[in-house]
Amino acid sequence: MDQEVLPEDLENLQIDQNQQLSPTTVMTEGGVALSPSLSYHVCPLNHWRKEHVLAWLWDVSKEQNISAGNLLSFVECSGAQLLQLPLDKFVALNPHHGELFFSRLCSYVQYRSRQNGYHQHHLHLQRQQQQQQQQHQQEQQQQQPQQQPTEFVNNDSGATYYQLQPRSIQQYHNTPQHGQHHHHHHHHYQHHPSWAENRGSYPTHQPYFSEAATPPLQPGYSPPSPSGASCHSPYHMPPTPDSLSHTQDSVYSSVHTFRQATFSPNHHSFPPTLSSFSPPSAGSCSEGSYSGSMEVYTHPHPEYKPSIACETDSSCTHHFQLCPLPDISPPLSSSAHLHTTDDQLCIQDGQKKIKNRGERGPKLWEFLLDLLEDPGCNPAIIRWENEEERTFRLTSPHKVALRWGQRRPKESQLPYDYFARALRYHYNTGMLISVPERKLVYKFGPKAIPTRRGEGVGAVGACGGSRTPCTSPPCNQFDHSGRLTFS
DNA sequence: GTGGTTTTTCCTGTTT
DNA sequence: GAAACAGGAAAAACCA
Repeated sequence: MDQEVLPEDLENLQIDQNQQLSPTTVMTEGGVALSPSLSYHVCPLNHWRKEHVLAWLWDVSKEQNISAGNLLSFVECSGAQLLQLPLDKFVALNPHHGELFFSRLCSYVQYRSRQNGYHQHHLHLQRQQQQQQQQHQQEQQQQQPQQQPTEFVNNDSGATYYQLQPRSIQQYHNTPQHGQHHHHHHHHYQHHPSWAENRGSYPTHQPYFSEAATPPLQPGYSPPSPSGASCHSPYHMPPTPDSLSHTQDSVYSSVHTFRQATFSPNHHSFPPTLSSFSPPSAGSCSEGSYSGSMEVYTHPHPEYKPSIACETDSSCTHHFQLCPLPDISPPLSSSAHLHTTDDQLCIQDGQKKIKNRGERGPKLWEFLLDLLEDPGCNPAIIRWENEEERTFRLTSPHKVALRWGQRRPKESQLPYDYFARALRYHYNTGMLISVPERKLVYKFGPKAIPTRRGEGVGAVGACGGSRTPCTSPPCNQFDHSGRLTFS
């Protein structure tokens, strides 16, 4: 597919801090002002106006090097309308990029959903605490009339941007489709449902999000709290072959399936690594096109430290912040799931000490798998060269090494040389295999993935070791810069 | 304390 | 010449 480049005038659009249309706003042929400054990411999707939709489309277009002219087909769509569109309508509106926009919207809705999921759980915990407090008060005020449980009021400025339908996650697990997976929740990669699997498990045409349940826009509407933000940016997430194989599903149904995968009580969908979170209105920090990305610390592993994803790019401004890890099966890696509550980090006199570590932490090859699972890292710093063959490429080897080095409590950075030596060490262990004559390309050995998945060594064939079923050959690929292209 | 495993550090040499 | 690769050796870290 030919990659069209954004017109220079669009690339140079300036973002207005006041979230107003900048002087460089472009008027489309449809007479709609197109500006990247619109803060669609703080507005419920089904409250998106046409301008929000276009701003989102603009961002996707910019990231994918798609001509801004392709946005015009969506000019008359509001957010609510967009959410109702099935894939074929997207394709009908834009034969060339409809599929991509659909996939991106799915990812974005999932991202927003994930934010909401954490928030919901946070509310649940608060309710529990409140109930415990009330119970305690009742015990103290034995003779006083029993108080009615007060409705929990959400004063959290983190805001629930759109409400889920009242069908709880637990209800999903009570359905026959999901009961069969109950025994596999302890391991991230044992139960990592692909989109295809999800599509088979959920009603595909029942909107998961209800417009009626969406709270009205509040005057004090606040942008997402960085601390509560999901640590995955959907804008780093290339559409998978499965995601692109949607034929009838609307964005609703995709999200419907996604939430189960993400918020299963024991499902760990987050990698242990630091993930880049880029506000949707910006491009990938790794591309140097954006200032203001933030790193969100998603991993409870005590040795992880805030990452510097763009350490070589001085144009990137970083705001490091630790995620308040939700108590709901915190985003653990397959290795980190063994960490118990005893696995606490003690900070004394400014020095970090590990207390009762249950294990050593993720192995190097696990770390690599986690990075490959992380849309914030794949393909920014690492990507699959051939997932079926389990070969991967370090697209930014020094950044990968840096991240690996951040697990150690040392000030000095880990040079790629040392990191590569550690990789080569795993040639002997069978976890990694050398790929001769291909620089920066490595291959997971026969032990790596099945061991991680608990499937037993040797149980993996060309597809068996992959965490995503390879039901079809990849329909997307990446160009030299790691950018997704369609064949 | 010991031994095994894994990672880090440093090094030399080779290949691309 | 630079970067990456390969691998030896030793030390360190961690755990059972």
